[in-house]
Amino acid sequence: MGWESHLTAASADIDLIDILWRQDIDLGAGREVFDYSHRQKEQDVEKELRDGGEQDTWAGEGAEALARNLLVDGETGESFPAQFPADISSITEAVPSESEPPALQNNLLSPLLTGTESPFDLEQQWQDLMSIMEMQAMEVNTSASEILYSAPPGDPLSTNYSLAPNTPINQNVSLHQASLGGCSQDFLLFSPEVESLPVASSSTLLPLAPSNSTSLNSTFGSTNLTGLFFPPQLNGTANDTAGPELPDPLGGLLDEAMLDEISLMDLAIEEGFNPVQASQLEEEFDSDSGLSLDSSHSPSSLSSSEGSSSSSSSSSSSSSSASSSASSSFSEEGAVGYSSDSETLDLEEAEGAVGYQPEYSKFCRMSYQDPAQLSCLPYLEHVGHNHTYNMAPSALDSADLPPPSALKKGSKEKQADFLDKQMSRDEHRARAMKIPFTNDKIINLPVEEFNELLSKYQLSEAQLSLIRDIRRRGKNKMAAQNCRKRKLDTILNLERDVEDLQRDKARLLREKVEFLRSLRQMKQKVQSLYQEVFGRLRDENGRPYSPSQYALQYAGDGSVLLIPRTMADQQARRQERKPKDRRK
DNA sequence: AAGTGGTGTCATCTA
DNA sequence: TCTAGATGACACCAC
Repeated sequence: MGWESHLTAASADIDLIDILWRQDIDLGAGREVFDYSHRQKEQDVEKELRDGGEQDTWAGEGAEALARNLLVDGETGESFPAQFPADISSITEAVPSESEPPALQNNLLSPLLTGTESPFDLEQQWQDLMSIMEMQAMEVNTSASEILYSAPPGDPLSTNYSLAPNTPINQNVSLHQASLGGCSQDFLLFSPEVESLPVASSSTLLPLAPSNSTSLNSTFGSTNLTGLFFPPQLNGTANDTAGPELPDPLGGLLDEAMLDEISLMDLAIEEGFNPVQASQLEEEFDSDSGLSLDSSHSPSSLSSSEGSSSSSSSSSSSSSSASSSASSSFSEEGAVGYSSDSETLDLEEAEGAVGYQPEYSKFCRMSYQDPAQLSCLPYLEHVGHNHTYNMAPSALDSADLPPPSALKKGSKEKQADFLDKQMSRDEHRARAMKIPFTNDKIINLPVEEFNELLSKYQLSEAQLSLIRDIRRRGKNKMAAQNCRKRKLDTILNLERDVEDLQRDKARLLREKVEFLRSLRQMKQKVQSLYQEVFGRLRDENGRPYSPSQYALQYAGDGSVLLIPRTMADQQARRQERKPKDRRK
């Protein structure tokens, strides 16, 4: 690796500062949006305002959870440990992007700021997000945090951003800008175009050689990036410009990933998505192949058993014992169960009045009117409804309304009366019309056999009409039952799909968080390397270079160049225009 | 008494 | 054209 230094003195960074400052304005982000202390104050106020409000749960528990470094589910109010990168600024200013033009990186953030959400909502989400991340930053990067937030808590100017204290130039720097600020120096470090720069000649770029390795650590802390990004010299000279700090030389690589994460977190906040909850859900699903659908969510308790049995052999087997007797008795009558796919169920067979599969419906009898069978299936106790409300008066015979004297008859007569009551109205009609065969045959015989049966008897027109109606109604009754079962099945499957999708979502979110975490670690390493390299540089007089006047630039061939910041500014501006032109 | 879920039936459409 | 199945809508019943 060839190290060269450039001795040309850098002029003021006003242009660069203006560019960067305009970026924030263009993005529509006010300074206060990213003002840490300002946000904290707003949070406190809003917390009070929301007490007792609609978002009571969210606000109260959210604040509490934040104090415990938790994320809060916006919908359910549940809290979960924040796994996101500790510091958004650390993300955005971290590893530089080798492939992404700086301006493009800036633009990547704009969707967040120009979304459909109101500025207040966006800001609120930012506040929540930043609070979490900044609290984690205190844990993860203690040394950096001490420097970044070393100013008194009440000082909004120095505590806002990753700045050295008492640097007025930094007042206008937002956390958001911390990521955007990486533009020019991203380029400085990694842009291959640097080799084509006129100043990058052998006369101006001097080889960089470690001159004083022992003083390295004393000069730059491994995690103290403040001096790197916000050099004291700059702070001293640029006060009057009131512009932003110099761009983050390492920022930008994570911008896109961070955007994704932010949008994810937005999603989490908006939709109340709880990764932990979902992960627990996943664990439940993983540990238990069966559905964990709450039966209360199902249209009926029966449907829940149907749903679980459809995907779990255990539930099916468990239900088979309870329904074995019933199903046997029903199958005796040829009753069949609705089966949409592989979901033929004992329960449904027990329920048995209908057959969804046509081959099973042949020769089947609608036997659920049998009270003895119904007694085996408490959940079918309503199946035997006798809907006689539309019954034509002519079709109703005396069997429909047994006289009170019937109560005094013998037990056999009582049973007969009871069975009469359990008869469907079509059965009553058939009896009234003296139809010579059972309704089961009328309904379930195939057409050919049915016609054959009709031909065997001399039937009146009224009888034939009734038989046709009975057959039509009977078939339609089964069809309606199948249709309803299918409908329930569809609902259950949709619920299952929702659960699956939520589980996938949770898994993807966890993976993303892990990915971002590793990226953050890489970023910190690159930051340390940058500091180390820059701190070793010495001019011909043996003095260190000023970070405000020089920056390291990473060339495409792997070499690292030391160039003046004015060049870096020009390059940054050039890089900034390119993506915009390209977009046109 | 009103609401809800289950059921049967009709009308209609489709294959 | 007939038949059967599917389904929305309605009414009734039990709870």
